[in-house]
Amino acid sequence: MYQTSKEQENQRESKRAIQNDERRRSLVVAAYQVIAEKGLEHLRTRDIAARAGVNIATLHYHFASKEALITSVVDYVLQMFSTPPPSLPELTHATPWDRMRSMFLEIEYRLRVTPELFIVLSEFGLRSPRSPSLQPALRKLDEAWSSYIKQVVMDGIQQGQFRADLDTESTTKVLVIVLKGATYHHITSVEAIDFAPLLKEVERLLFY
Amino acid sequence: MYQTSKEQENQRESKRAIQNDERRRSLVVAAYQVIAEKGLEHLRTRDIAARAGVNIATLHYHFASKEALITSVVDYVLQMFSTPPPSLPELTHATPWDRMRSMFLEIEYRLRVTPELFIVLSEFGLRSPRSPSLQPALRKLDEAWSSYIKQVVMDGIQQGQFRADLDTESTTKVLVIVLKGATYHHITSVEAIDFAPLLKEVERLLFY
Amino acid sequence: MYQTSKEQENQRESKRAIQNDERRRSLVVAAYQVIAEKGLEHLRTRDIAARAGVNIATLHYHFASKEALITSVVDYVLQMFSTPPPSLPELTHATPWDRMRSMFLEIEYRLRVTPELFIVLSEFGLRSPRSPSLQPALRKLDEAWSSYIKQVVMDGIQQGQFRADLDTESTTKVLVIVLKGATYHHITSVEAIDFAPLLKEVERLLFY
Amino acid sequence: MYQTSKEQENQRESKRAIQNDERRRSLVVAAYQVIAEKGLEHLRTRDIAARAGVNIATLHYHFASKEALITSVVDYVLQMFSTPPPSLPELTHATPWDRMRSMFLEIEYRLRVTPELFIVLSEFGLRSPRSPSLQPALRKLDEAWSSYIKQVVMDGIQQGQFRADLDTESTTKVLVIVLKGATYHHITSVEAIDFAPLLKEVERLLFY
DNA sequence: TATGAATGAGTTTTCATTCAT
DNA sequence: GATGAATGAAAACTCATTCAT
Repeated sequence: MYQTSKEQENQRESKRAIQNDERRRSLVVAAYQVIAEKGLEHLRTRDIAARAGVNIATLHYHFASKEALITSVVDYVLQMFSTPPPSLPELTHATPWDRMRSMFLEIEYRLRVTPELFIVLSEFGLRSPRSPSLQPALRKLDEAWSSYIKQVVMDGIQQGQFRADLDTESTTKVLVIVLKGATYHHITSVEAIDFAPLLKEVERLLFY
Repeated sequence: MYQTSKEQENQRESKRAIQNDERRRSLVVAAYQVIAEKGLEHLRTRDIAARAGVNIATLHYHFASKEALITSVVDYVLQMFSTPPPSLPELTHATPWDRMRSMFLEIEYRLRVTPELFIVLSEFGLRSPRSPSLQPALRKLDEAWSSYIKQVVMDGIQQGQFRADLDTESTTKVLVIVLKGATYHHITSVEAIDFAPLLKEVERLLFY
Repeated sequence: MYQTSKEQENQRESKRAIQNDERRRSLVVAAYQVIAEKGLEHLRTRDIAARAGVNIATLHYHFASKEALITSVVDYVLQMFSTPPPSLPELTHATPWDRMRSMFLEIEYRLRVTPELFIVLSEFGLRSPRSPSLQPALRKLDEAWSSYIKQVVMDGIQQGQFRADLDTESTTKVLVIVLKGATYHHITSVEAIDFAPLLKEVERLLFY
Repeated sequence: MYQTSKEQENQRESKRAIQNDERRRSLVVAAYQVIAEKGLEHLRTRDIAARAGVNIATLHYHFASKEALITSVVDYVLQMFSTPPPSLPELTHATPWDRMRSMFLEIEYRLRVTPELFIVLSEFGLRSPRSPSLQPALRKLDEAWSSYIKQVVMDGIQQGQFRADLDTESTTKVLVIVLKGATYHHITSVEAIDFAPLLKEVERLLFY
């Protein structure tokens, strides 16, 4: 029933560690929001700290530098992208086309619900050719999406749902490009993109 | 043979005006290059002036503020995009498909030769939702491309070269998205995009 | 005997608040001195910071802008003017003439001991017609002096010490003008003003 | 009838000299106006040149430096003060009191018509203790006024118009102070001074 | 004489980072 | 862990002055 003092200490420490993580997290989220609203161009540590409700010195207690914080924001964004949105069911048993369709609809859904995510990702994407640390991280994300799409395409061909003469590689690339284009267009234009006609053309691409 | 003093003065003034324009342009180009290399995030007036080979005060003699200079860079970029590249012949008498193909190839050519142009445009594109002055300018560029593509699509349908059941609007949108995606992908990835498979899919889209 | 951690914290905070005020004040005093020595014309934040023994950035930590600091100098000067000098006793029970005389002597004393105060006030006075925020502040000071003088004049008439046919308003105005003239003359001439003959004429004005 | 070429040249040169003087004058007046409107604190060569309708380089062609131009403004102001205003007749044959009265009224008139003159003079006055070149110039002006007033006072006493027991020196000083006070008060307050009650008190000072 | 262009030296202000508590 | 205060380095911008024409 009773805890030894060491156990108490451990508990206290782990509680601390959790609070520490929460604070770090809140700073990362604050930075993420500021980037989304003002761009990397106007990202200021003071703004981040203010939004997180802490002192600038506290920010620097948790992150060695602004750049280190940005790196954590990159991680945060990548993690967001690998987390499936709660609104969509897992579709492992669905047909390839259903899975493809779902992927597009998921992106449409996310673009509508969390456009900042794509804005921040684009900021990083544009920065990546100049940033040695950013490039591999974003490349990995790209490859994850590519390989998922490629798998679906291959499944579709194998299962006879898609055209037999599809070139897996080039089809995958086209689809990746369409997704990126739709995303970039969405966040840089005023009007939202309608994914329905887009999906229709993708359908034509894959079936006929 | 002889010039009156007034004529001489006019000549001197016009010479000055030309040199003035040259200097302004050299500053705009310098700014353009710095943006392409380091991003808007790291754009510094000092770097611009140094690259143009002038004093910072000279920069401010020609441009009231950094922001005013950036505005001129936007104009410069838009102008670049509306100027056809010297490498490609005018194709007014070509078939719709030839024109469409040429457009894609032209963009591929430009991406290879002047990737900075697309990088800088993307920087502005990402900035545009936050910049009231940038938005309409970029929107105009978008519409120019859209309407060109739409025209080609319509011509192709009318002349019986493209599928009769094509929906002009959605086809145009898809093509715009593909172009944007290809561009964005090209400048954010290390490896260049191969436009050949892309064109093949576009061909399929338009013909079958 | 022992303090709770909260009490300690409060103590620490109030100590900090005091030090903060001291720093702010030292900057205000430094600015005040630079204005007195070089004029608003040559007031430089660098000089102020150097004189206060801090970094320029520290100046901007405490004051949002140079103008904000100047505003605090105005407050400082006005406060100086409303604080009676330690050299003179309160004279509430003295006769009106004694009070009037004391006021003149007090000003003479201050002109001799702290001429900068009048120099800085004159700088602000000259600036006030161009400064919407300065005007009401200085006007208030003016009115404070005017009403004090007026009160003494009225008391003197009522108590039968001064001439019965004195016009309160115009007498007050003349006295204000004499004070201002003496002050302005004092700080812009090399030689000090002798207040004795001035007082004699004031005496004549009030008595005969 | 005909001029020799040398005469023509002389004429041309003298015409040039006149135009030269006019330009210098217009620059001085422009500077004078800017000082009156914005204060020495905000005097900028560009503003002066713009107001005079010339290029900055032209300003520096005519004046070696900003300081040299300011010196000329000082001369201009002093000259203005020694020029009697056209509205008032010479009063050499008037009684001392008439002359004294006229002097006050003249200043009142000028304060109303050309307040800038007094504003600029005050700017210089405040600057003079810090400026070795300004001090003697303004001191001379001061002495001119003093000696004029003293003369009138002496005449008044001698001619039996003023009180016989007046102390020439101290009376003069008081009058100078009253004049300066009235002037300074006038230009730093919003409301104009009424000279009538002032004159009444001066009258009392001199007569009874 | 006059001017457009250019500039060195400064001006205020900003910013990420550090320090003492 | 957290914070108020402080700061070095740099940022954009200004200004009197000069230069070439």
